Amino acid sequence: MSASAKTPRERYREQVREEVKEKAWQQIAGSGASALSLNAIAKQMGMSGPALYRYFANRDELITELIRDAYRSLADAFADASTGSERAGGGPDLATLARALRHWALEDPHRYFLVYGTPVPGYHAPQDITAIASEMMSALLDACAAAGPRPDPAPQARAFEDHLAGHREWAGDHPDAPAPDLRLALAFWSRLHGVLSLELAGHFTGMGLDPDLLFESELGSLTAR
Amino acid sequence: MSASAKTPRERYREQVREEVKEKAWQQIAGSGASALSLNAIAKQMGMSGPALYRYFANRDELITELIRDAYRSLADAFADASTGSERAGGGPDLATLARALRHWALEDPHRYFLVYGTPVPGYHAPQDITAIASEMMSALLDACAAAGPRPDPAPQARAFEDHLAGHREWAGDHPDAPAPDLRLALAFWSRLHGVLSLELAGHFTGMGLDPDLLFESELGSLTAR
DNA sequence: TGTACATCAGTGAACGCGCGTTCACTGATGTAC
DNA sequence: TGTACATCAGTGAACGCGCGTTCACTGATGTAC
Repeated sequence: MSASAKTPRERYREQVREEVKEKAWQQIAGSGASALSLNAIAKQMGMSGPALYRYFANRDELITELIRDAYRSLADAFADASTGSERAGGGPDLATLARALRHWALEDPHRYFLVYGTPVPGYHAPQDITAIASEMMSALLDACAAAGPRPDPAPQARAFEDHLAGHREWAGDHPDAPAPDLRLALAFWSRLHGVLSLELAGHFTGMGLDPDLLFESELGSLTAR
Repeated sequence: MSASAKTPRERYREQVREEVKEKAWQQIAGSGASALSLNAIAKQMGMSGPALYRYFANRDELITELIRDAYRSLADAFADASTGSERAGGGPDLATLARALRHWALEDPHRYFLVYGTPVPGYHAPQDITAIASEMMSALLDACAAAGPRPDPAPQARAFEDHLAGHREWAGDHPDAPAPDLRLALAFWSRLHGVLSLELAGHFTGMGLDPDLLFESELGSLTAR
């Protein structure tokens, strides 16, 4: 038996932890992250409240775990889209990444908001979460490098690129990325999150327009034709 | 004495209501909207909890009022920027509106999130709030009409404009706005909210870049040079 | 101007609730010889 | 294979807390004659 094999008890622990998180997501879907209650989860699982303290040190640890999982799932979706769209010689496809982001967001809006919505007061992301974030940024920068021509940058965009040329620490494992790629990556994030956050928060409901087409339109604005 | 003159009692009521809202904002700034507590506000004002029920029917009514005030202040900021930037013959200036939006958001991030952040579960905006929203949209469409040339639209943008041509109910008092103006207005909202929401949620902290320049860059992307 | 009454702000006690968390304990599961 | 012990999941009672909200009441302010 290898040292890393799991005992039945370990397996059981993991199953219960997973079930707790599952119920937690259901609860978040129903009434938001701020209403998350350990006691309510326990009741839903047919257990007493204190039992959960065998699995999570406290409420905060559970929330941190949920955020970590959310980030992880987005990073995985990104990685899948990335490898799935890599053409011979070229990098991953920007549009494929964009649609993966949108799909991930629509799949579970509350999960989206847990990561990109109103910050939980007093909460600070642990280090490994920022590591996942830069993993995604890395895939995005690959796609930007492989992207086709772009619209001519406005003067303000040029100014921003000059600034980025000197502030590129965040590019992590792409220290030599050209400034236009850096700017494209940031425009990708901010334009797509702009559409998504307005859409998911319901600011387009009742307006009778198709957010899908707005998303594609904004995606199209990133690259020249 | 005219019928609409205020009695001292009415005046006093309004003062207290204002003070309640003031303390409410302070509390939101400290620990988020979900932690808003009538009892805590009362204590902070040196009153007992039940006293507040003279001024607000319940907690929900207070929150609704806060959201309404937030919308109102943004609409006012927009209107000011609009009239302040109207050139002879032309309409209001898009960049001025954009910077007014940014200024309003940075002035009080929690107020921004109350309006544009993660939706409060179970909350539905009353009619008069959507009226304020279309008031802002109207000013924005004026500015779009007056805006200079735009970048050539990508094919997806053209497709979206075709769609908008047939879905323009939301344009309210601008029923004849050209489709490119409609699209510009939506791109304005979504691009600028994209930068702002990421910035205010802290997703740029630690990256060492200047969000101001990103904002200007995105603003520049809306119009051609 | 003075008195009688109505209005209304604010209090304190109370209700019922759910929360996170600790603690001493029971009983089942796994481990060592 | 059987027994003795250690580990660990889960319980129920309890603590202290703060919440929204209702209610009967006091006391001050305004109104009508």
